[in-house]
Amino acid sequence: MPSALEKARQDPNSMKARILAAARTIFGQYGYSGTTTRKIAENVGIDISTLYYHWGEKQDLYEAVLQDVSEEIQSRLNQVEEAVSGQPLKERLEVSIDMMSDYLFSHPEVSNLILFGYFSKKRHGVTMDVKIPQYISNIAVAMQLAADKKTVTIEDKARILAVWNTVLNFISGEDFFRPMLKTNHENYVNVVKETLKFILVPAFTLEKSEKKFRSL
Amino acid sequence: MPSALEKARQDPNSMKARILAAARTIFGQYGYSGTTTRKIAENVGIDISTLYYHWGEKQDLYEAVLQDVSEEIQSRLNQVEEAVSGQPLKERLEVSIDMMSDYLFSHPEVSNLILFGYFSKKRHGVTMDVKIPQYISNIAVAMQLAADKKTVTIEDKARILAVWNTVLNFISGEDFFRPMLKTNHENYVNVVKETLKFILVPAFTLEKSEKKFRSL
DNA sequence: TATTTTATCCATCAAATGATGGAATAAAAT
DNA sequence: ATTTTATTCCATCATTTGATGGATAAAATA
Repeated sequence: MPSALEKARQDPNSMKARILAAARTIFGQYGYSGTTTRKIAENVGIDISTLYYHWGEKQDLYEAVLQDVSEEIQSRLNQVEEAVSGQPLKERLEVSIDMMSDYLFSHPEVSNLILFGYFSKKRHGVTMDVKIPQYISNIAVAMQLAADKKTVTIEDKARILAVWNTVLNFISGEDFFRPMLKTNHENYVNVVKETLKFILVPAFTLEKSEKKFRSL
Repeated sequence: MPSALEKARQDPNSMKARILAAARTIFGQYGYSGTTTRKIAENVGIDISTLYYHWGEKQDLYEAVLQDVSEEIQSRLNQVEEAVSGQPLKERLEVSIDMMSDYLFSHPEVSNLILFGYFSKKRHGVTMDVKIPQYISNIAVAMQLAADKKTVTIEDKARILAVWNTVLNFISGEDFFRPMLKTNHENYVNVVKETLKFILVPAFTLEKSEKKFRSL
């Protein structure tokens, strides 16, 4: 039997799917506490009870959103992995940064939802908690920082996390950072990409020759 | 005349100060929407109306918290600047990372409050909006990426932001990341510091010789 | 001592919010 | 044509939440 999420995806015009899409946007904009079911319903143009009819309580809808986003990220990472497969390290890093930046910039609510999850004491659904660690190991392997998932070290994971988080922050914080950089959206996107490359490429491509960092 | 914030700081045991401290913790934990004035009052052990007597409406209390945090950060950055003054670039980076990490790890609500500000569409108080850009320029100058505040380029700012955000994320996301790194708090702190150094030191110390990144 | 000021709590309000029952309607199945 | 099923909305509840008025007591002041 298809899950509620699968049904919603089958027909993007279905009420279930429209509510999910609105929920994703609103939750991503205001966080869990800052979002009211009325706001979502209003965004769709329906009565609040219709929302409850399709998705049940707020918490369930939120978890559906997280799962939806989670699967989308996985799908995108798979695309990235395929695109950079077989290329040299530097190209892998650069292409990955470009592809993930483009995706996240065009879906800013995704970054928000992930970041919201970082400091919500109450774990709203375990979806992200389970998936993100898997992504991290996958990326480490794809970047050839480790031979396979089993041999990814804690340092490797931390470095991937650092990269991943930096991207998310630049996306979620655009409204905050852009005024201080005094630039427009298009150029902001470029600055973000170049900054990521500036910081990451030297670190990862010089890893072998840099011995001064003690292993922990 | 001393502001409410100054009065609170004069006597840390005053009711004003105790409320502010509790508010800082709770706002930092649950965000603005997720925090109720009752929760703060309960944390202090007082009636909600006593809270309103001292600080007025929720929004005002929140802004007082932001200003408190903002001034504390400025003070810390000044200490860092003094500590690294005159040292070579690599040492400046490393000492700065260590000092700011130590401070933020011992005040995790600070990272949370800053990050919350990034994606709050409603700007809760303009404090952070004004201060953070100044910090960034100050850091750039202190790191000798620019001669003075006027000549800090957009790329310089973006790079400082990337560093700054990475630190914040590792602090705020500890509950989230630590399980996936399968380590304890003490080691997590070390991993974070080493990761930051691993990524940042090569990027900034190799800047002159790396010509392959086009300027924007 | 008498009076004013400061600080605290209890009771309570009005609005917002999560959630539901049931009527009305439309669509589908029989 | 009739029955059943699936949707949608209106009205409404119970709680939560931001906020205030007023009583009370303690402290400061005169």
